[in-house]
Amino acid sequence: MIRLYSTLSRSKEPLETVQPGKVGMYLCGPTVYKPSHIGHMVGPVIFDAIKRYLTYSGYEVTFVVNITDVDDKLIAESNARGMSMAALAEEMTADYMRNIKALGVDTIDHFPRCTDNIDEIIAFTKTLIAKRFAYESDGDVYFDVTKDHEYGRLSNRTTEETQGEGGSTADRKRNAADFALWKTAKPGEPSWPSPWGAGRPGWHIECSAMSRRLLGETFDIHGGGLDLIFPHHENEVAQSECCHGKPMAKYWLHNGLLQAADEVGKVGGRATRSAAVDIEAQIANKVSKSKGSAPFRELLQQFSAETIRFFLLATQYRRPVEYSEARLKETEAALDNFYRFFKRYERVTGASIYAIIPPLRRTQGDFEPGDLESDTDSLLKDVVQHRTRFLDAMDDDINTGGAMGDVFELLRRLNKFIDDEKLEKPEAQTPAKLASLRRGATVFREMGAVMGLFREPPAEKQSGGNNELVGKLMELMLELRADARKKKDFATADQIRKRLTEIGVILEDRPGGTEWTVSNSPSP
RNA sequence: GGCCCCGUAGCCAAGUGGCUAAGGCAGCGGAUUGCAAAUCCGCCAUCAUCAGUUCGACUCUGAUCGGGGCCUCCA
Repeated sequence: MIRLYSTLSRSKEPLETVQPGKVGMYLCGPTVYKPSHIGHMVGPVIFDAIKRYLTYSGYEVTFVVNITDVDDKLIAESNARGMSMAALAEEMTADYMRNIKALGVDTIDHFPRCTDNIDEIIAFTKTLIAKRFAYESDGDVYFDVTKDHEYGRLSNRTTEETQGEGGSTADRKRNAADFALWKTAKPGEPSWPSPWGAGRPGWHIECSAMSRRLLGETFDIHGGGLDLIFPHHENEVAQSECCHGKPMAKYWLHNGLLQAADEVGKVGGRATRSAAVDIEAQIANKVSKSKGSAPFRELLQQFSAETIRFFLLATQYRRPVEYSEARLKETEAALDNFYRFFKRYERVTGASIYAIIPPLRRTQGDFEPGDLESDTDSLLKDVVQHRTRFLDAMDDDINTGGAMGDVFELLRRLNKFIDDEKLEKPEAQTPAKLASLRRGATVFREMGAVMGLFREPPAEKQSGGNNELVGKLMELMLELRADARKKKDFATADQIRKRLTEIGVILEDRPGGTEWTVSNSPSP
């Protein structure tokens, strides 16, 4: 039984879908006016994992992420760069697509663009006017919040509380809290013809219009960062529910935002409240970059996409994620435990762990009572327990952070099995033991697949000269060292190892010979 | 000022009204190794403070202190 925490009810609710066996999921996507930073990746990674888990659990999921490609910021940025808004949007959309793809986010079915849905938006707006929830004013169209008696229930605030100054268009509004569905075009701005004159959509209406087109009037899951609860999602609810007279989404999921360690404020947010920010560093953009607002593609040069994905999934999604490079380095160290195990698995079985095809559905991965009968070493019993706990955590509001603990525990259990059974020594191997190991590794692959991790082997570590010549030289070094060890000349053997360690090459003596790897950071 | 969230070991981070409070990073012992590395085993938390409810609270309630988000474009 999957339970999800909905912001609307402020509680965890059992997942009961609109249509049996199907889930419609909408995530508010980016406004494509500048390159995405790591903060923009939180939602896509989490909801990608949610879709994977729902699919794994047997649901047919339609996952929609919108692209906001018309907006004040796009207009301002395109003017500043002397390019058309469409060209800017295309460039930044491509950047976004590259970034989420790198992170393994490939479960999104539709990326509707606002500018491709102007007709739908105009039709939606016309309906709201006809139903008297909206009014035209001087070429603008506003939603009248006083007509919606439920306005404010998502963000838990009253209309009075939301009364601001009304902004620069206050004189055209009936109430300060009214928000624009359609904005009349200023000279030179991109615009589309409409019954109210040339203009463009307001920020909120696109999501109501596009989610309806692709997912229907009521769909299952609406997601986004919790900073969107007000006003964006509140206004979506108002538009859609007043238009249709029925709930817009059954579950409103909001992910916590990326926070910069040792800094005030979310990544990429305003930094005006930082207590003691070094002005020069800020000018040099170092502060904001170290906070994570550097373009995501730059971060990818420093850390692998898998490291970043693992890092983002290591915390329960509703909590803020504390970001810093130190955290990512820590994640790297944690991930290395897995990569070392993968090599070990390959040494033992002769086959890559990546060759194991994990079960695509939960029911396929379930153990049969007979599976455990032949279990003479209690390995599979423990494996089943870790799997069950992992799935329990995922069932409980997609608790990837808690589930991660079970992945580590399974890793340790499999290592222990290899130790206990001495499987690194070929003579100790039996078909039954290798089968047990493989079965355990299959569960590991299953967990990875659910979270979208370990889908392909990590790129070989950069050595700065990891080529054929280096390989041959290393072969020579290891041969000399092996000879020395054979003659019990450990001084020479240790000197070779010590010097190699100093230049960042780690040696590991194993039953089958000595292996060498390039370390992350050469010791000084 | 209004609304909301959080405060668990050196750091990060799950979790529960009552068996030994996951896991990771770092650290310290031990097994293993010629010595290492890797791996395994073990150690490392009176769950911010105070009061209350309860047979019993880290878990519920209230207060206090501390941190954060939203209220304006935001993932």
